[in-house]
Amino acid sequence: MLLNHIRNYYPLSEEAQATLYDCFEQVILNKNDYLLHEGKICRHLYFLEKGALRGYYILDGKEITHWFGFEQDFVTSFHSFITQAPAVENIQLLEGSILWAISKEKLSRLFNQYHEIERLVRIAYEKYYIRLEERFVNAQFKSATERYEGLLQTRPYILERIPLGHIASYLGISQETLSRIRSRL
Amino acid sequence: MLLNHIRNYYPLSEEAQATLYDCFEQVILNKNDYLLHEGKICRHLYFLEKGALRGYYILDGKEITHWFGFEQDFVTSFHSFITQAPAVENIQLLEGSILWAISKEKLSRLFNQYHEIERLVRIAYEKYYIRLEERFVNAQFKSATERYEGLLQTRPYILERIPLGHIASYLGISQETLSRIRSRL
DNA sequence: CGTTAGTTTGAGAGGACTCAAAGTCTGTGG
DNA sequence: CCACAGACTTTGAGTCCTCTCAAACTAACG
Repeated sequence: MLLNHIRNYYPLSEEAQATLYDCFEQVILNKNDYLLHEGKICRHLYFLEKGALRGYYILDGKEITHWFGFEQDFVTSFHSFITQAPAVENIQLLEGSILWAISKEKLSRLFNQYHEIERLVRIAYEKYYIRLEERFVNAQFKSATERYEGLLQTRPYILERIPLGHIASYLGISQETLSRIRSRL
Repeated sequence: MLLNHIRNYYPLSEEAQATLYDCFEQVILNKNDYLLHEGKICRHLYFLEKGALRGYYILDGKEITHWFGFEQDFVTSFHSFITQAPAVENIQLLEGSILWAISKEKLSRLFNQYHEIERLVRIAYEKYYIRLEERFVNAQFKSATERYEGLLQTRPYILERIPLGHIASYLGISQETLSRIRSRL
């Protein structure tokens, strides 16, 4: 599952794959559990095998969902994981999920041991960077309706799995507006 | 200059530094020249030693500036450079500038030769990723006035060097609105 | 079957947009 | 050294999108 997915980024040697695999630990969590609370330092990177979760933070007393994670995603609080500063966001399970966790220390050790693993991660970063760039452009330069239509096209399954309120804040729209957009289409 | 800046990310061995340095070529361009035209494939990564430039694309017949580059920035059309697909953006000089260019092929060769250089780039990606994430949050969840105030605080020098119209579209605001925001403050 | 989470509908307010026009600045040529 | 063209910025008027607050539905679950 994990190793399979990793091949999409960069093919590793058998040895590196085996060592990498050994560094991950399975984590099973229930709906509404938390992977991370704001204020805590995020020390792990997770691979989401099955399930769904979201990252959100509190702004003016309201929960703002700013990303979702689904099957085959790598998830973490990037800012906190990279800088080892306290997280500003919470990561909450939206469904019962199976995850695989690796600590930052173990990952660093893998980088030292295997150039190819660092390459894999470098390439993964490139892809994640491009994704984020697209989302940024959407946020800044498209209307609420366009953003919703974009989501419909690229990840329609989100709409079936996630409550409207979360989707609205993910798109940067109020729940009421999103409801009206939907009724218009 | 370049080598000096690179130390902020990750310290390289003397040998790696020398080899890296040899791979860069100086490029000097004038105001209003283009580093990249949309539709072309971006084959180089640039380090901006002195000057200023912007990335913009055309939307509904209007120029949308979506980033600026200044001294000490690495610049390229990331999407095009990473995927080697035609660029959707133009990169235009806003001032006469001194740049250092490295081709994608040379960079790949450096990655193979020196694990430490790939590490450097991996770390650079992390920093750029975090920066972009912040900008995304600003775009999605802050008002025009808040975005302008944020820019005032973090990079006030932009305001002196860049025409208002470019700044407005960078912030995702119309020029007229930005002008009104300024007069209110 | 009642309670709670989630969604829709309504009304009014406000921010930001567009189009249009008037200023302001700056550099170049006479 | 001045005048003017072109680039840039501000101001005005009217419109529309999205927001907020409130209330009514609807669905799901124990």
